Amino acid sequence: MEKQEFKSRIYNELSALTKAMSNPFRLQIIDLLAQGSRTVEEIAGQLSISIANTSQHLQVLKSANLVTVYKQGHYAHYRVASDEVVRSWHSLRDLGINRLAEIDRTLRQFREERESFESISIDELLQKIEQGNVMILDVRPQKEFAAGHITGARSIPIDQLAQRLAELSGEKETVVYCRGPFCVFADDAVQMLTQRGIPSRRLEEGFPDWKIRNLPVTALI
Amino acid sequence: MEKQEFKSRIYNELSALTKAMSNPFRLQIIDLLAQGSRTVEEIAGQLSISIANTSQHLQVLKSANLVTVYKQGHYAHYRVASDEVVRSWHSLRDLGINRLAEIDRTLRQFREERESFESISIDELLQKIEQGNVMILDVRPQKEFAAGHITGARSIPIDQLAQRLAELSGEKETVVYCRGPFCVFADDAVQMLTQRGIPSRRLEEGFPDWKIRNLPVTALI
DNA sequence: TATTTATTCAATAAATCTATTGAATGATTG
DNA sequence: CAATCATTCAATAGATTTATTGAATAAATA
Repeated sequence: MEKQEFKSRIYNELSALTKAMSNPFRLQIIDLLAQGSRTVEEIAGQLSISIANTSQHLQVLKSANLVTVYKQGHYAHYRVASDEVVRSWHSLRDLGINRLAEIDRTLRQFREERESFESISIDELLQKIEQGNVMILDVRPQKEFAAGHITGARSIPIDQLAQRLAELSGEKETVVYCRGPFCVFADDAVQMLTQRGIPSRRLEEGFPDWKIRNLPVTALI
Repeated sequence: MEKQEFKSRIYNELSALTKAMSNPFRLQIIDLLAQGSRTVEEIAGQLSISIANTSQHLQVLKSANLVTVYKQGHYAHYRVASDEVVRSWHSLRDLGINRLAEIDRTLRQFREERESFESISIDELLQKIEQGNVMILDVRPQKEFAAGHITGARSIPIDQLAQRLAELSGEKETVVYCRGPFCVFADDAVQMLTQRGIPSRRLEEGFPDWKIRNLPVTALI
């Protein structure tokens, strides 16, 4: 094999892989599947796009070996092909968060409107856990909490939070987390808690970040 | 800001960032700039494409904040905007190497043709260095060696290696490295050494991988 | 076996990406 | 100040990507 052909083959393949990721909906799909497997219907609902379109995007991801599928009953369940896919996605995501002014501006604006001014990183949370003075609140849907959550976290899905605020004393500082830095559940929760005088901050990252770092995780059977 | 708009903004930005990387030539440019800054002319020469086309690709990378430029005399010098860019590129690169059968096949075929069957990882090299029985050979051009190399490595640029084989005794095992897993200098060197009965293997990764891990590096003034 | 249901496929037009060409720019040099 | 030189810009045609639509498929259910 000629050197020229070797390089062109390699970089063409890598470009195809990158191209498969380089679409806003497909990035959202990867981010969603980092939580766990999902059916086509669930993904389409989450992204608010048509089933046919979702299916096509999934075919692209599958041809690039970024996701795999297994069928069960009527449904096709998609999942990420490996943790490495999530790692690459997080690497791009963090590059964007740290270096794109427009993303920083959007995040800031969105959170300031919700009075969620300050976030806390996983590393900072780990310190607080060691000190023992923190309450970790998982506001994702019950199913996702059951599939896996930060060990020691308490579950109050965001759509139940308003009615269940009394359960939260506010003795300890509350750290709220959800699916990731672009998941809005935690921001909504912080807004709600702040308005009731319960001091809280959102976790900058999400559950997949915690899990992929092999930090302690609990699943309900 | 509506949630819908928030997500669409964020993922559109991230998709644009990813799209800026998703072209074979632009990936080659990033890989090259991971070595250090280069002029437009040098990049074009390396990729064997026209200056105008190179310039256009560089504009794309620049708009995405992946590279920066500074002018000196007649020349525009481009460099990666931060180490994080290199990290993301490596993450994608390794995802491809580990999960795309076609890349694995191409790498294998190319190296087998050069009798470079086995490579050694940075982690394995570190162990060997500790044991003290390894000779590290840098076969990149002199300039790149001068700009920074693995501390303790010896420099014989690939185009001088044939004449200077006598300098290599073969007492210790030789590990050859160059720019990265797709750099062919090291494979050529291993082929040459193997044919002369000097046992050698190539380093799987390259100098940028070593440097980005903050392992010991030496530069010549 | 016929029907239902989730998903995939195929065709299409609009938008975007790409390499090429040759001219324009603008800083440095003589 | 004119000439030189590296780089960028602009225009363009061909290729690829995208969302939409409606039909096709194939497994499960009645």
